[in-house]
Order: sequence, then structure tokens, then C-alpha cells
Amino acid sequence: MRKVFLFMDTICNKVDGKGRVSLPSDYRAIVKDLSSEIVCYRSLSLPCIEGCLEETLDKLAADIENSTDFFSEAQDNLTNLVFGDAKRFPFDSTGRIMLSEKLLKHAGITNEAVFVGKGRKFQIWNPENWAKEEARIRAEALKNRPSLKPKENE
Amino acid sequence: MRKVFLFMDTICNKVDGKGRVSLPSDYRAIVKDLSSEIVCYRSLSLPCIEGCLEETLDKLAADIENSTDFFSEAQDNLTNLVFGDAKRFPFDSTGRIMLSEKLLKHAGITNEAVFVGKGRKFQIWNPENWAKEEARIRAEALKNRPSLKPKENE
DNA sequence: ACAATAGCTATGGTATATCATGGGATTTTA
DNA sequence: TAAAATCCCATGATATACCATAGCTATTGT
Repeated sequence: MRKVFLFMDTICNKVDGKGRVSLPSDYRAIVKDLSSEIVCYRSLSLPCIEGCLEETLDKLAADIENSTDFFSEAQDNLTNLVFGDAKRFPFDSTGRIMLSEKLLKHAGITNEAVFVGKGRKFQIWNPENWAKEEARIRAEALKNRPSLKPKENE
Repeated sequence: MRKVFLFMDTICNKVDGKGRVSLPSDYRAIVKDLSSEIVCYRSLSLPCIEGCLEETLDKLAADIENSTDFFSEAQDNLTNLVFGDAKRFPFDSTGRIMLSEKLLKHAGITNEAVFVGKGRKFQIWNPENWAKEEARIRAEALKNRPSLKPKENE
């Protein structure tokens, strides 16, 4: 049986002078049975950081391994990019991680970081950029709404 | 094996100054075998809060995972909207949850909250808004009634 | 059939634990 | 040995857990 774990909610935390950020406690709770670290990498398409459990990347690797179709080759390349970029970030007893310059710069994060749950993954944004992105997504979703609610009448 | 559970009935409870509300005991009974928390998020289309079991959202996460690839943009937008907004709300031994400002504001809830069962999900409304919405739905249903019943059972 | 009672629910109030955050001390690395 | 990273403790704010009460429902007994 698979344990249910989902990264959820949107939380804004401070980044202090040393580059430290508190990982939201809900996020830690998900991880803490397995380990005390998460994996982060630069998003391929957006100016934000992506994070997940090492387990999730492991599953991605396994999927690529077992897939033989043509499209997997393209995905294989993307996967390489992710694995080349990804790094473990352990958090201390107070629940903080220290993000690297590279990641912070990619996301344009300085004083504050917004954690956005995405289910199996999460993202870390600069607050202003996230506000814009959220508005964009909501507008987009409103246009295509019917496709968003396949389970409504289950 | 799948356990039968349905959120049903319509119940109005008080919301105190801190934003605490008693989750209807019937709802709690459904959850308590699995955990002691529910998940709530803003409805995408209506001025109300939606609630369900984490399990239900987990199924959605799994569906998204299986129907789109890891790097899909569609997946990005959808997961951001749903999981970025959702949050776990644990209830204590007296059965209360504490709703966030964001949710209460979206639904226009101040003193009282109406819980409306919807099967696998439920909604939480401002009483006046719910009265209007219910009237609207009833009228709508009446218009379409003939198509709701199979002819042979007339 | 009616009254007493026991159990549960909703709700108000309060104490406790937890979280995010700041700062200092210690260790590591370049 | 200077700079950076890690660890540890302190603190204020906030959420959580717990206790108490009042009202309702169903049950029991006479």
C-alpha cells in the first residue's frame, strides 16, 4: 500500500542574510519518515526552483529506463538536464535549508521565497513573479475549465 | 476493497472569532477511519470552499501523473492551481477545524458556515449565498427534468 | 406515555506546543 | 586564517490540544 503524500498550499517564508529558508512544516512532515532532505533543481521552463523527494526522481529514472518508445528519447534529454542540475538539500533541526546561489538567481529570489505545492512536487518562487504566474494560470484555467473537472460527477 | 463513504446532508454551524468551525459529525465519521483531517480549497468556479479527503486529491495526482509526462506544461498549470490552493485541515478531539482567512474571504463567510454534502466532496458556503445557489440549482434541475429520467420507468 | 438519564454535539475559553525567525557559537573548507 | 557553512539556543507569534458547559436526542425505566 502506498502512503499518501502531497505537497500542498502556498507559503511565503523569509530568506535571511545567510540564504537560509524554513521549509514549510507540512513539507517536512512528508519527508521526515524517509529522510531529512529534499531535492531541488532549476525549472526547465519557468523562472522558479522545483523540489521533490529523491524517490520521485528515482521513479522518473525508472520510467525512462523501462520506456522504449520514440518520445522517451526527448524526455531522456530533459531528464539528463534535471539530474545534472538537481542537488540534495538537507534541513537542520529547525527545518531550514540553504539554497544555492545558482538556484536563487534563477528564480530571482532575494528576501522572500514562496513555496507552492504541486502534489508530488513543489515550486519555489520570487513573490512578485509568483503573483503574476498565478494570475496567468487562473486566467488560462478559466478558459479551459471543463477539462479541469473530469471527476466532478463520479 | 473500497469502503463506501458519501458526504451528505446540509448543516449550518457557527464560526467563532478565531475562524473555528465544527465539522459535522457525520463528516468526521467518514474520515476518522483513515485520518483526522480533511483537505479544503477555493472552488474554481463558485464563491465557496470545497472539501474532500486527501485520498481523493491523491487519486487526482496519480491520474495526472499517468496521463501526462513529467515535464508537461498542462500538468504544471493544473497542479499549481489545485495543489497550490489546497491545504490540510486537521480537526481536534472536539471536531473543529480552523479555516484560513483566504478561504473564508473567498466564500464570504463570517459568523456561520453551511456544509453541503456532494458525495465524494462537500462544499462550505455563506448561508445567504447558499440559499441563492440552491434556488438556482433547483430551478435549473426543473427545466432539465425530463431528460433526467429514463422513459421506460415513467 | 411520560419523565429521568445518559451520551453526544456544538461551542466558548484557556493552556500548551509548534513554527518561523534572529543571533551567536562552533566547525569546516578554501 | 578568513570566509562560509552548520549547529544550537532564544523568542514572539500562532496554531493546536485540552477542559468545561449547554443543549439536543435517544434510551431506559416505571
